[in-house]
Amino acid sequence: MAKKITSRSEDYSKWYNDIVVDADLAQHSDVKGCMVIKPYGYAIWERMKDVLDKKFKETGHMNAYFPLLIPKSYFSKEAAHVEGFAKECAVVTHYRLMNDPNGGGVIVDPDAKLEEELIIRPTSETIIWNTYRKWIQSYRDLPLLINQWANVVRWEMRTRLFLRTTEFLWQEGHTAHATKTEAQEETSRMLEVYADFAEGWMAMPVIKGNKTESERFAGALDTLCIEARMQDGKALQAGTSHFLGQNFARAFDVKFATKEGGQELVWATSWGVSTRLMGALVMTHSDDAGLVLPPKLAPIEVVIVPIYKGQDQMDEIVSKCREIESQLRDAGIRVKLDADDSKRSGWKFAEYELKGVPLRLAIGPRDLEKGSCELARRDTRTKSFESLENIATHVRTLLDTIQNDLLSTAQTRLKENTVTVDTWAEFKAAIKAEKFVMAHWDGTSKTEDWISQDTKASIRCLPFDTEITPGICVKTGNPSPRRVLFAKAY
RNA sequence: CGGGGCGUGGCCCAGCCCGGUUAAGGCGCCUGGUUUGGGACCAGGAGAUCGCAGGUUCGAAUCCUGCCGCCCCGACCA
Repeated sequence: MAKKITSRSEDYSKWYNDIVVDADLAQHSDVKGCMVIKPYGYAIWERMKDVLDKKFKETGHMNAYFPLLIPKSYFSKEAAHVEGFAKECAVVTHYRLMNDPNGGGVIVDPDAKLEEELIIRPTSETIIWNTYRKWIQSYRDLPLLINQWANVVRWEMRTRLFLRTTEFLWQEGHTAHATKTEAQEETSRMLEVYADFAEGWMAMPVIKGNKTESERFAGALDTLCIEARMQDGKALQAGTSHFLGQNFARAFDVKFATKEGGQELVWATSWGVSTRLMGALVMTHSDDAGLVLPPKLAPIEVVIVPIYKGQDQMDEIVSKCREIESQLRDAGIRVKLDADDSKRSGWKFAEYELKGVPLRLAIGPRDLEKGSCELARRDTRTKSFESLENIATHVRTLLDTIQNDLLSTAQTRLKENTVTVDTWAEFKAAIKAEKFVMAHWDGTSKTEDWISQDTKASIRCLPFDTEITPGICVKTGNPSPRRVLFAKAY
């Protein structure tokens, strides 16, 4: 029977869950707030990782790995940082279990209490900076450009598959520099890497900008972000890059000898993206028939489905399909031939649509006769017939077209749903209509809070790529140096 | 932490109010056959300590008490 996905208009949130589960990306685990990323979902994450990892290497970074467990005392060293994370840390207090003497199974051994409790990392700044102190002696050791792929745990009250889970996978870059300027440049450089990735691979347009003070990372002097707009109109922070100043260097006493022989504190950055990008990907392109994946990240770019009656025809058509499969594979296309005889073609069509495979190539007896095939695009759900001559070239071109079309569709949607307003009434109406809203703001946290309590919308960022002209605050009427981006957010 | 929902073969779930054969159905799985251009059909088959622990009763999936777990909606956050 058909797997029926809830439509977006009926219940957006259910639609999202249906896609994640039915497209085989992930499922809830038995542990509250934690998910199992299934092979198909993980394959997409691996694509993301591969591309990003390459970009990190190209910008001079190397990977390393730091411990999952962090001594509790490290957290107290940077005041703002503790403040930000204390509320959501899982704590390890014991190191041994024992059989319950009363027969109740296994219990924590009360004699195995840790002298110093350990925190499961919610992020690794503290342990990394504690390590960097030992690594950095001289200006010759700088810049230190390290990235780590890891899991982290943040004890959130409410979770959603990929968007916010108790444990998630991510990458965290941590760099140390001799000068403020260099560190700031690094912060911007990595934000550009993220923006490139979002647009170039995920086909997801993003707005780059600075966070306001209240939305800043705990311990940062400046947080840059990319914000994307989901189909329900909510903003999703897809990546962040932080300029940490000398806060962590000071907290962990990381100094270097300058050329002139002095001792100075190093300048720091950190930046990260997480499996949350999976959620962003789903909510950017997918439709009521299921997942839609951009070719560049799709584990399978093309699925070949043979159509036949009887064993003889099957043999003939499947062997033709194998030929095409190897042609496509030789052209560097990720292709899967599904010759499973126990599933009918109609079942396969539906299945691969649900799973977001960008292109389906079907060959039946009529095609074989004509030397053609049927190509069906997942994004537009349109079909065309192509000659089997130069099929790899056709397919390559079509995949590129799909990739570009997904981006431009998303760009158009973003543009059409971003509005500029000048009055409070317009502002409220626009937010209610789930728009991205460019409006003047007087720059105070007080007004920011006030607006967000009133409308549920927050300042997503102070966008870079926009004209900076003064005006008056949409809420208070006080002078405003520039417009900022408001939206409801995930 | 508040409000709601749910827990029954691998999955979706009926049954519970009003206790009483062998716990129903669909999907999936296995065997055989017919099929195959948009989620096929027929026949046969396997698979369940009804979330856990007590209690009431001749008898509990069903009633009572306690516990556990998950999901959804809100307050906090990537």
